[in-house]
Amino acid sequence: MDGEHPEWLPVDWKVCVRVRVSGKKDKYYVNPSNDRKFNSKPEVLRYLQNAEKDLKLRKLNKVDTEKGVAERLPSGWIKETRITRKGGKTRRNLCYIDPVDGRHFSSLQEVKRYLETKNSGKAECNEDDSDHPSEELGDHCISPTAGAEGFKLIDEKVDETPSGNVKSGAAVENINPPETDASGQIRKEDDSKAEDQQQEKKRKKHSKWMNGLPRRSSKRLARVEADPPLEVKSCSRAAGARLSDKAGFDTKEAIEKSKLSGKTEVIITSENFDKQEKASTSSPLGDLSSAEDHECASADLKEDEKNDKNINSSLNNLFMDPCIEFAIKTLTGAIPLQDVNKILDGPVASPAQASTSSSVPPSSDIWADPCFEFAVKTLTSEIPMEDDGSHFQISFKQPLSSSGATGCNTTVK
DNA sequence: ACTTTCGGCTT
DNA sequence: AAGCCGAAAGT
Repeated sequence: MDGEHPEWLPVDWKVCVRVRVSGKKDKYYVNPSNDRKFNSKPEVLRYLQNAEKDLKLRKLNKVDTEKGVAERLPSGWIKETRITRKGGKTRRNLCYIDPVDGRHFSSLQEVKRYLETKNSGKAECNEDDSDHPSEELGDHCISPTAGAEGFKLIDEKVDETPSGNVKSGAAVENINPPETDASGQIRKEDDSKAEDQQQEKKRKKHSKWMNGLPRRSSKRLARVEADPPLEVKSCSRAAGARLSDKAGFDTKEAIEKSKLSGKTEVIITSENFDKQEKASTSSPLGDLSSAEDHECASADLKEDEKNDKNINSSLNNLFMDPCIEFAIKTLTGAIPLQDVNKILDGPVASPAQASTSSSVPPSSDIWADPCFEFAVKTLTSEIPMEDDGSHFQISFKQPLSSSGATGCNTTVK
């Protein structure tokens, strides 16, 4: 409350000076009409500037409240706009009032939540609404009090926004005179609406996602797919290998292993072979990978998994061809010629194999393959070699190990 | 939610 | 030093 009265300040206004503890002086201005204080001249001026236009409406009220129908909300809901002014600045806060219990909500989101909760609590939403998947799922049901029907925020927004008279009056910053207030309100509403819309949209989306079991299910499915695929793949591969390889399956595995593990391969492979013969159709790799493999019921699956883990895709592809597999295996010595002969003879002479391995397809297919037959014949008859086929091993092994097996060897070693 | 106070920047 | 503004604190 202090002396001089600036020219720019209305006569009835008061000028006060506040001295801070620090000694700093702050001059503030008091509006007698509402005892409102302004820390600076600009604030006062702004206020006055607005006040001139706005004064009529404001007059007594610090806070103006404009009530209207919340079109977006179920009928009965009240949309209240509270206009607060500080200094020259005007604030407009939207507020939604529940006609039933008079609860106030600062945003449509809150209202939505409230309605949703209320709705969910009271009664489950009729699935009738489900027709509109994209729409506000819970919203419809939500409005216990008023018709939830009209609760389409988006539509309303669209409608309302255009109606807004966005007059140029807004030029004065936030402070909007009465007229501008309207526009300002509209603006705010629009903004809030826009936000709400976005949020709602987001929510809707989320709700869709969330609500829609399908999404969850899809997620799950996706997960399921993702998880199982591994196993399935392995199994399927194994199956595929069986189907395609049949006779060559053993060789395939042995070969792969041999490539991978190098020296050890041979030993392993031999073991595998024995086992294979014993087990007839069981895969040798299973033994090799036995330590790792316990997942799949069948040894084949185990083998496949191992393959997946250890073998490069390229190698896999290469060995997919049973002919190549068999040939390589035979050449490398993974398969003793005796075994080869057995195998060769097997289909013809020993029906036991076929019988024992019900799951394993008939070896006839393999023999049907000219490649396979050619390879076998070539290896067995045309090329002179000793029973053990040591020559072959030596001659072919080196190149193989050097070239194709390098990566594997390194890994193994 | 609103008001008051304080710190800091600009003039 | 005064003025102004925004943030923080208080009610």
